[in-house]
Amino acid sequence: MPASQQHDHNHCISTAMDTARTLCEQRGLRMTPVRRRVLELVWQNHKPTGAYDLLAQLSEEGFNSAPPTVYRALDFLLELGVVHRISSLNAFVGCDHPGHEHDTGFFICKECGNATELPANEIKKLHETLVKKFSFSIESSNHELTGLCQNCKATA
Amino acid sequence: MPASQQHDHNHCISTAMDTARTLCEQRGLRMTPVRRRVLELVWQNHKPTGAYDLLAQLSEEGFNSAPPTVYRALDFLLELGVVHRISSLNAFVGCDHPGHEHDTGFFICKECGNATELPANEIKKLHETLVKKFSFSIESSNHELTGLCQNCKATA
DNA sequence: CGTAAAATTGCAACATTATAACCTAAGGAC
DNA sequence: GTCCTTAGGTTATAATGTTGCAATTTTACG
Repeated sequence: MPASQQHDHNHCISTAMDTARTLCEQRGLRMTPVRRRVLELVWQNHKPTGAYDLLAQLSEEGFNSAPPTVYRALDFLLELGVVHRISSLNAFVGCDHPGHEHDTGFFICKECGNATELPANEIKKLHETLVKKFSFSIESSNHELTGLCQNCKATA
Repeated sequence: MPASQQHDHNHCISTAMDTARTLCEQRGLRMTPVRRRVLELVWQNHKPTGAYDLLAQLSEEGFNSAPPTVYRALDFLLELGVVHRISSLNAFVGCDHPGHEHDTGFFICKECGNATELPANEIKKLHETLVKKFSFSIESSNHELTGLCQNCKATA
């Protein structure tokens, strides 16, 4: 069973959309059609998705389909904290617990491609440990772990 | 004082070159002129350097200067473990303590651009913690922390 | 040696990812 | 409505990385 079927994914998308909408209202920002659709696509794909893949999907649906369209929407969503960028993959994934926008961590399964987010408290602990030992002030951090997820490990 | 002057950098380059040469001998690999020069350049720059910057430097020195030249050399050096890639910067830095080729972590100062490597044992501890909590087998990991280094914090 | 196999490099073209610049349109404040 | 700000459309281009194949160099080995 793929990880994408381990939970009610429609629910997880709609939660994400609600969260995003609320954040926009709180901050006086606009959740426009392109932005909304990009966010939905990121969630629907469930796996880290490249900007040009999103672009192709938008394009099929009749949206304007030039790179800046997608990149601007992604920038907005990143800023809002509802999407993360996985730099080792040049890809984007949804995040449903905004509020720690500047720290991200992922397990990336090299078999199925799913990326699951690390809990913020683990990252926080790491920061604390490092700050104690090194005189460096951390503003943001990104952690990308590659390996096999539970499912794929079991299958192999 | 820039971080690059806080230590005897020539010594640090020559150590790195020695290490790389030794590793090649041990594994029956060849440290060819391009590879050697790319490694030297990565160390001389001291900061994370992009592939095309390296390419330009090589080119000035009369080396062949097509992208594959540099990327192939970098791939070799990455594989050897004497260079790391910082994916959030699309850039490469030298590593003088090979042996943990698959785990990397950096403090990247957003002011001076220097990237200092995290101690391997910190990363190892993080792995152990995470593996205990999540059933994910970690094959490699990369950690990129952004902020201000001690010097730049003091200056600001 | 000399020759065959393997590794490395040269080279041209191309693929992928991301941004710049400039203009038009839409939404909100007054 | 008018003005101002924000968002989106469009074209072009920059930045990063790869593929495929031929030519060369190095190594292995009889």
